[in-house]
Amino acid sequence: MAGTPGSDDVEARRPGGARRPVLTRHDVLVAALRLIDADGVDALSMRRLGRALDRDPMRLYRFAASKEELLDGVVELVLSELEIPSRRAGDWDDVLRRTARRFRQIALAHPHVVPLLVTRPLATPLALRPIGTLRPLEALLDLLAGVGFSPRGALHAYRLYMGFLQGHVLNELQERVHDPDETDDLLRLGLHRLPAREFPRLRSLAGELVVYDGAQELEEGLDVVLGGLCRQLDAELSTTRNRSGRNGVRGGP
Amino acid sequence: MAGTPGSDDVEARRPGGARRPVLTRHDVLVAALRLIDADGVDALSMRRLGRALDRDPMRLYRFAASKEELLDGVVELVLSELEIPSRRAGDWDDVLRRTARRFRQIALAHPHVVPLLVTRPLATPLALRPIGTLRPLEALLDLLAGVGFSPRGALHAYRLYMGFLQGHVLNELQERVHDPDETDDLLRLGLHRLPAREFPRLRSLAGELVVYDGAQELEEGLDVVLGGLCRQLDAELSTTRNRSGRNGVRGGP
DNA sequence: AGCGTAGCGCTACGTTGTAGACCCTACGTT
DNA sequence: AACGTAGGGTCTACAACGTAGCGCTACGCT
Repeated sequence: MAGTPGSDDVEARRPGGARRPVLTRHDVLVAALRLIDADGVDALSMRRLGRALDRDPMRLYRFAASKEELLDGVVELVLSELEIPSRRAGDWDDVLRRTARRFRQIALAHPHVVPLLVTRPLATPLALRPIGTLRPLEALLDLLAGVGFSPRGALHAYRLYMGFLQGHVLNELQERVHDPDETDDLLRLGLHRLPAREFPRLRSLAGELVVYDGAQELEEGLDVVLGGLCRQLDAELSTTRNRSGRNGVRGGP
Repeated sequence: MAGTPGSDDVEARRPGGARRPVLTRHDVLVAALRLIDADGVDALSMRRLGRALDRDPMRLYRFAASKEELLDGVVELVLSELEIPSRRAGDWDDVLRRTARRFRQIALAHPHVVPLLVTRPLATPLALRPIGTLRPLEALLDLLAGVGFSPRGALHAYRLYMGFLQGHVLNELQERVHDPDETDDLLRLGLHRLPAREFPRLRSLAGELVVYDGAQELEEGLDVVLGGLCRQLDAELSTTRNRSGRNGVRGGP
């Protein structure tokens, strides 16, 4: 995008005559992501980021108008890892399944980014969001519309699907405690701290909580959500069945 | 809770002889919530909160060990508004439905708290969370177990349900732009800024996006989720049908 | 009466995001 | 060749932040 027109050099002059690689927005975002991955969102400050890149912190404002926009950029960077396979690769519900798994993996790979992932869209209205964050939305809408969902139905389906995905990831990251050795005891002790009168069920679930299997729970949730979407599609298709059959290749669980 | 033992006065002395009402943790949390509701999470600072209460900011650390704990307290306060009706009041899926509506209303009433609502649990492991935030969890687990879910099934059902709710609320708040007059044009313009090549579907959905109806979408999502849970319960009950029928009163959509 | 102590408010420190001034370099014009 | 100017990179400075540390004060107990 901003190609700093007029300077074709790949290196920049320094006072001492030394040269250093020229910085790009991508470099900045990658460094920011690294900081967040390492120590959490709060650990990211313009100054620290500048130090990590060995640049003046003020320099960074060339690549992001504000810290907020920089955070949006990090979200965009992470979301760019989520590519939606084409429908060629399988049935539509299968595509959604694999996309969901991919999304989960990304979230687990960058747990500290998840708060940003779910929170930034609240601060940035859809129309002003970085393009990269809209690409999965478009791809999924296209997928859904392609198999016969009406525009409205596709949008609703997307919302249900993506909302479920966000909810699942939030749930799973909550369970994940950092020190797996102490988890068991700490959890039990923590739960037993609760008044037995008020929290009998929760206390009795300590054993269940420590054997959480996120991957399987995702699948179970997908069963429910995709099953529901499948039924909604059927309903849509049957109400408008006077129109000739679309190009949709259907079939579900 | 902390009743400041030893001082029965409801007023505190001031250097000038003036008296002022004694502060409670609840007062502090309410004031914090007010600040957040008015201007967002970032607008809450210990200093501003102190000013709002006309106290020394350091005083506040009597009621919360740190700002983080104060935020957890705000979440607890907001979540305390969510009471789960007893099953007497209807069938279990009906209870979940009404609880979901209530949750949505609370989120809409405190939109700026939602980031905290979904984010704080990531920072605070379950065992260390404020008791108030665990109460809905216990109540729902009790409800689910009461109608025949196994412990594991109840936990999974809770996660799916609550994850969906969080996802829905996040979705809905994203659509909600602050100035409803400009929403339409701004959104259209914003969408038309996107390259027509890459975003045909999204661009064509502008009209659909402006007529978002959160309440109805919640119901549709609930249809899917509760339907799925209902089926899961059936499956659970039929695999363990050798045991005599529990006290569960069943029946679904 | 004297002492211990627990709370209350203040000050101060290190850090934050970012506006604005500064300077230095490179180029267009005379 | 000399100069004006503009533009980008650097630095300083500011207001605000969370909170550790510390004296003071005023009370309860012996």
